[in-house]
Parts: sequence; structure tokens; C-alpha cells
Amino acid sequence: MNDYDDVSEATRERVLKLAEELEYTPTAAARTLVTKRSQVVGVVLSTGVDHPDIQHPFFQEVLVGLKRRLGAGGYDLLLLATETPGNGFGTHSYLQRCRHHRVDGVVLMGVERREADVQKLARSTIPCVAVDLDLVGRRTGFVISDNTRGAGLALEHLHKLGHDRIATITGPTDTRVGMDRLVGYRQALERLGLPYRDEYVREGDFYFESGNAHMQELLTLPEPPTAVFAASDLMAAGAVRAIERAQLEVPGDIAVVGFDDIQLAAMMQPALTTIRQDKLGLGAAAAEALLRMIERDGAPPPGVTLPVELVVRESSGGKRSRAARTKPTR
Amino acid sequence: MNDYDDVSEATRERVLKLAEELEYTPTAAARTLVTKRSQVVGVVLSTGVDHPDIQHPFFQEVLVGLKRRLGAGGYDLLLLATETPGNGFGTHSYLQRCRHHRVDGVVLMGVERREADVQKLARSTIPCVAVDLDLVGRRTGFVISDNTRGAGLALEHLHKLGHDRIATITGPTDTRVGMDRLVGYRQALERLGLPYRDEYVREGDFYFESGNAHMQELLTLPEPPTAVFAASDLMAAGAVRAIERAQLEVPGDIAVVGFDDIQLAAMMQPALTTIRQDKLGLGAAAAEALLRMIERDGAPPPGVTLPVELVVRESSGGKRSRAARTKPTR
DNA sequence: TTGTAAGCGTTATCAG
DNA sequence: CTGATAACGCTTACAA
Repeated sequence: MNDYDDVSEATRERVLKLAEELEYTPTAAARTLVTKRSQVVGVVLSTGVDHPDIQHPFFQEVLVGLKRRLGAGGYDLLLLATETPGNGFGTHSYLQRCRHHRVDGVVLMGVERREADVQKLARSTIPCVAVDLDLVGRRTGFVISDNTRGAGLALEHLHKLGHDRIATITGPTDTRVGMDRLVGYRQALERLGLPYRDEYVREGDFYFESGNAHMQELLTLPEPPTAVFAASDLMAAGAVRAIERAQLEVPGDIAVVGFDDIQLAAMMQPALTTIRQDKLGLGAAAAEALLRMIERDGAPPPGVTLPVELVVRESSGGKRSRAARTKPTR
Repeated sequence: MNDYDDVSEATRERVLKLAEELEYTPTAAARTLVTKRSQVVGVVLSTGVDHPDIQHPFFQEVLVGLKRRLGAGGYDLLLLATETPGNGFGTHSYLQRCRHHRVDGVVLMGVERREADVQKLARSTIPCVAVDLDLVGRRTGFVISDNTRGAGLALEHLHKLGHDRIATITGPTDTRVGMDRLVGYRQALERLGLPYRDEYVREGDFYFESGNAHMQELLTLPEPPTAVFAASDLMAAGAVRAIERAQLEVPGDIAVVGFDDIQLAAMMQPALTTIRQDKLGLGAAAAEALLRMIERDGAPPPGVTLPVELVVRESSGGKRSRAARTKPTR
């Protein structure tokens, strides 16, 4: 059954037929024990109480991409859930949990780069790929979107529409993704000859509530922005909510551009202009790179940057088109 | 380390200390081989190209609930991805894949009850729990929301608001969930003394586009409804979109009530009135029941129905409150 | 081309 | 209480 080339056609068929009849399925555990390979890829993603990342629409889609590609390659996905595997002699590190299951590779999402636990994994000999997180190590690489360019695209779009007072609600600046989008914002400002204003930069946490709260404060400014670039769609949605609560209109009074292009973006009212990340592609690329590292020992860890794309919908529009207020905005 | 009671305190400590030092982690495969237990629970959820269920916000939240409870119980989650496990002598059934990994139990989501593959699993001796799907078998049970009552709640709410022309966009009627919500709709109609009209019932597929398309057709009726109960939030969002595209307002012209209470519901504009399913609870209940069956051989398979709750937001309102049109609806 | 034996890392059993 | 030994179900290497 293992496709040896030194068995007669007759025998092969006899065996295969019998296996079929008996619904024989090899036992992964036994095979793993001897081959030292499990055909399983571990998935680490934090499930904090406040914002379980597995619940963020972004990671979900990445997971779909991962599952498809990995499945096609003959691998199943192990969602590391328990912190006390084995017969529980205390809490185990990610690395130990991965070794416990002898996973052939690991995908990391939504974890802190600096966490000791994560570092340990990255320094190990297990092939690892981080998504949206610039982890590196001997056998650890990452796939990430071109966040800096994404922010640039957003700002250029807004600028072209006539905006010159553009604020941003960033992600946590201690994350690579949050920082890159902020850097992209600043670089674009400079490129476009727009002044940088401290009061136009607010640090959020990627989630709805923070977008909502920061937008409210932005609105109290003596000279409020006419456009906002939010570093995530969820925050953008929060911002839109704040704007409409203040009896202002999007995009009539304030234009909003998000980041991610999660499903919500197209379904919102007004539909959200955003920077699309290729989430399925990110998952597929991570899977691809991981399989390469698993299957070819010398394969270098990836450092892949995927392009992003501006998707223009309804939440961005010309500056101060008050006329739009008399009619529905669409 | 396995907590035997016939080892001296001294030896135990010596061993434990050494294990710690060497960062010893037991190998799951070896243990599985001999104990016939893997401390892993399989998760089956379809990832069709059109609508990967893993991507439906509903299942994501259920997954969080599952992961937390299962993790606490010392189990990891295996996302069955590959159809050709082992050394690939053809495609394997779910059952084979589960046996291959010797998973201790299985959670099924978003699969077809009638699928031969699913039936095989349900008839096997592996403990199974289906979520939102009434699978039964010797060691197979399910957890599900009280969908019939949910639909009733929605209709009563709408009726109380003064609506008597209430349409519904149902889910696929060959699914238990879709059917239950339709039954709840019909029963409520009767209870409230409202006439049943064939043209007010349209079968969708739970997703945005179908809600949108069906609402458009509902709008062309000689006597269009003044309220719509959609069997999912995604379809409700699609319906809202269709209504606003037709220059009508929600809830001013047509009230909309959804089902699920996914994150989108609260973030939409107008925020969606909906029937909340306890998604984390569903996941936790499934995990709980599964653990019981796994750990106590005689434990009966579950048949749990979780209560739902009406969440009133902005998309439902009094009938024909045209006045609202002059001012923002919020 | 086919059959046989050793060993993967555990747990369980059974003498010491 | 402790140490030795036989499975568990596979793959691999080697002998027939």
C-alpha cells in the first residue's frame, strides 16, 4: 500500500481489494511513532477572552486558505487548545505541545512576537510560518501583506478625492502590522505634501469599539478631519457609527477607508471602501511555504509579502459634498 | 508521572525534577498507540468553495466555545482537512479519517444529515455531537438552538409593533434549522391570527446574496410586506440592502428581523434586531456532552436545545412611521 | 518478489 | 515500592 515498486501487480491488487473490503485504515499513531512524521500541522492562535483571534474575521479566512492547501497536501490541522497535554504535569509551552503531537509544522497567528513561548518555537527546529507577524528563525518565516503600501493606497485615494485633513486610527503600534500601516500613513502624508498632525493619529486595537471611541474624540477636535483611514475594517465600522451618531454623514461629511476587506465591509451601509488583503492567499502561501520546509529539509523559511488592493465602495467620496445630504447617499 | 499511588515521594520528585530539566514531553503517538485514546477531538466542517462553513461567523463562534471547553478538559482539536490521509490509497470517509487519527470524539458542523459519510460516522461507535443539526445514533447526539421558538419571538415582536404583513426568507427547508424556523413562523402566524400567504415565504440559503435577491422580489409584490423575518443575519443584511436600494427605509418602510446575532448585527447601520443564538454556549454544550460520552462509556448522547433571545435594535420599528423619513432614523 | 524481525515511545502487567 | 518486559500497529531493513 505504500506504493513500493517491487511488488507484483497481482499482490498489490489482492491487498488493495482486501483493504477496501475490511475498510482498513492505517493508524496514524503507529505510523507517526516510526516515521517521526504526523502529517499534521499545528495551528497556534490565541483565544483570549476579550478578543479571541479565532473570532476575528480576518483569521477565519486565512484559516480557510490554510485548510484547503494543507488538506490538498495531505495534512490535517491541529488546533492547539489545551495547555496541559499529556498527563498534565503542569502547563506546557507551545513548543512542548507541538512536540507532544509531533506536528510536522506550525502556523502562528495573532500571537505576540515577543512572547517567550513564541520565541522558543521560532528558535526550535520545527518549521514555522507566522501570518501577519514578522517572526524569523532558522526554520521560521512569515507571510504578510504589504501593509505600508496599503496605507499609502488609502491615503492617495483620499487625497485624490480632495481631502487634506486625513486622520488615522492605527492598530497597536507594538505589532508589526499596526506599525507598518502607521508608517505607510506617515510616508504617504509626506509624499503628498500633507502636514503631519499629532492629534490626527490615534492608536486603537483593531476592534470596533476602539474605532468608535477614537472617532468620537476626533470629532471633538477644533479642526476635525474630513477623512479617516482606519487600520482595520472593524475600527472603520466603529468610526462610521460614531460619525453617524453625531448626525454627520459618510462620506458626505467625513470619508472613511478601512483595511482588510472582511465580509462586513461589503455588507455595511454605506459599503466600506477598504484595502483588501488576500486572506485566502495568505493562508495558501503560508501552507505552501510550510509544506516546502517540511518536505525539503534545506528549504529556506519564507519572507513573503503579498500585495494589497484598494477596493472603492461607498464610504469614501469627495470632500464636503453637502448636496448629497438631501438624497440618499447611494 | 502518571500519578501512580505506589511510588515513593522521593522517586516521584526525582523523576519530576529531571523531566522538567530535560523539558521532557511525552509523545502522544506512542501513548495513543497503547491507550487507544488520543486526547484529540475531530472537527468536521465542510469547506465548500462557495460558502465554506468555517467562514460563517456562526460556526466561528461555536468553535471558540468548543475550543475553550475542550482545551480545559485536556483535549486538542483536529480540523479534518485532508480527504486522503495515510499513504493515500484513495479518498477516505469521515469515519476512516477519524479512526485514522483515533480521535476520541467528533463534532460535526454544517454538514448534510443525509450524507452517507455522515451517517456512517453517526452509526459508528465513536462519540459524536452535531451542532445545529439533529443527528442521532447510538453514540451520536446534538445540540441545537430553539429555532422554532426563535421564529415565534421574532414574529410576536413584529406583530406587537403593528405589523400584519410579515414575510419570511427562510433557510434551506431540507435542513433542520431552516425547517424549524419556517415552522416557527407558520405557527406564530396562526397563533397571532395572521393569514398565511404563500408569496410571503421565500427559501434562501442563509447567505447575504440570497437575502438580497429574495427581498428584491418581495418588493415587486402587488402588496409587499411591511416586515420581514430573515432566518439568518446575513440574509437580513442582504434584505436591508435591497430595501435601501429601492429607496425605502428600514425600519420606517419595512422592518427587518434576523437570526443568529453575529457580530455584524450590532455593527450594521441600522443595527439589526435579531434572535440571538448562544453560540459560545452551543460550543461549550457540545464539548461538555462529548466529554461526558468519552469519559463515561454509558453516557447517553445529548439532545440539547438551548434557548434563544430576542435582541431589539434599530431595524425593527413601528409600521409605516413615515415621519421618521425626514430625520435620520436613529 | 515475498516473508520476517526489530524497533519507534509509551503504558500495563508482573515479578522482585 | 521498584525494575523488567510485553504489547500497541506500523515501517524499514534484511533474509529467504
